[in-house]
Amino acid sequence: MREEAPRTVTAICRALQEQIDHGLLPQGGKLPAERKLSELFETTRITLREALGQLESEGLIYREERRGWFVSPRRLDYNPLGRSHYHAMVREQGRVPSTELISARSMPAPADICARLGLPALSSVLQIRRVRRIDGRLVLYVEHYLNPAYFPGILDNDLTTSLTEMYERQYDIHYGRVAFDILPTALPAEAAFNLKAAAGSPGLCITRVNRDQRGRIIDCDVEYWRHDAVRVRVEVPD
Amino acid sequence: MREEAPRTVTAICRALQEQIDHGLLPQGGKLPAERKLSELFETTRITLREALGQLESEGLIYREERRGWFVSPRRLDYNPLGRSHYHAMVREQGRVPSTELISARSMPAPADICARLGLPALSSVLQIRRVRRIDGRLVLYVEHYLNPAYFPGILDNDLTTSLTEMYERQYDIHYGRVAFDILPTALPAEAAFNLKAAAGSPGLCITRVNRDQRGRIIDCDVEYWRHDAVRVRVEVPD
DNA sequence: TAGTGGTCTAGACCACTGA
DNA sequence: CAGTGGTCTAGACCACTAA
Repeated sequence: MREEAPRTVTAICRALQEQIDHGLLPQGGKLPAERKLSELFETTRITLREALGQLESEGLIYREERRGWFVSPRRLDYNPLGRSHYHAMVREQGRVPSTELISARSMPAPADICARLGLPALSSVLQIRRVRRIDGRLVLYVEHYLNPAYFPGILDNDLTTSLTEMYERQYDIHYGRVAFDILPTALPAEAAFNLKAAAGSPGLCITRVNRDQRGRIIDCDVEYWRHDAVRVRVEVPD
Repeated sequence: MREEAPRTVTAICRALQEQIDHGLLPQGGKLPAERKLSELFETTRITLREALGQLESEGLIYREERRGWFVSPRRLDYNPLGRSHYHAMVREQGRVPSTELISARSMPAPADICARLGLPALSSVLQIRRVRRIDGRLVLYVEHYLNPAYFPGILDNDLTTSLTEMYERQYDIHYGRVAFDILPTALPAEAAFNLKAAAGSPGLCITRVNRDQRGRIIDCDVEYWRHDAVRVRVEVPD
């Protein structure tokens, strides 16, 4: 398709990719400064950034806003139909999870959330916003919307722990049937900001609607993942 | 996060987005030439292309290699667990599907395909490569890998039609359980080339492993979608 | 405070598309 | 063959991060 020449985007990509593949740049490691790299490859920063952008969209590297470029760690396998919660899932894959709370409150339900939860117009919902990390890296920004009828007083809990477990222990509510959407798109401003990602970084939006053991819609999660951090694997249980 | 100023990437994005939202640029329509747009916004092509890149990663516009930028039509809803085949699915959503054959042959199975089909090393598989369109737009490049034991002589058929229907009519094989992976990544060279996309354009790779009514793994599809062309919607049937 | 990433300017040449 | 997109050069200034 295109012949190789030095000092081109393609050549820079190949060189960096080779370094990464051979582990010379460790997972999670920071790349040298853009100016250093552009000197190294005898090119301009514009051209270099073009190459970095390609590698980013391939999911080999990622950037943190104003902090630089890093080698992407391996992806997390995620089955949205699975019963296990975030911390358990991440630990099962030999990684270290963590969660931070951004906000939690009762609010008027946005129209799309109303529809997904099957609530009448102008209903109130509980909104919980959090970010999650894997091995310290910010990978996921989530907005949870709960039907308040089923979870009185839930906002008084420690909301950095698993909601799933809280549902079971305090409300005797278990996850049943799940439906979800997956939308490849750029991270919207809120998500990008909380993930310390550049505005418009590639992301994956996963919207889950969860029912309980009795088939009632109990909550809806709107998840924004960094696109290089996850691989969705769906196996329908027998 | 950032204040507005004219002639900036953000301002250009907003202006174009507004035009698109209000339907002044019709779905599938071509944007003016980059030089024209950069004059219009009183900026450089570099800056303009930065803005176009943002809109591309949001899925609002897309480009065809060396042909220009176009407004993205609405996404196709795709349930990989669904039973209906491509043409039926697209028509159900009021769109016009088409399929083109790229190649069809027997070949030694690549290692990953071997593993997914549960075949011993160095097995042969049937490979069928196709592209698919919606309303004339190239959106999907697929590689099908069939277990040759179940489909003798299938390569002699018209391979621009539905494999699913062929399986049923000629081999009495129906789809049963399905498993699939979803990987957000750039389109690899082969996929990009066949979709007339720029190398490294954002894409969505969906790998499906299909079983028949008796639970045997019959084939595996490796699909590369243009990332703005699809929304995955999964509902587990009761 | 030094260095870095984010952004922008003002051009240029080439290869390919489409008329 | 004209116009377009793809690519590259050689700078510049600013806001922010990290020491």
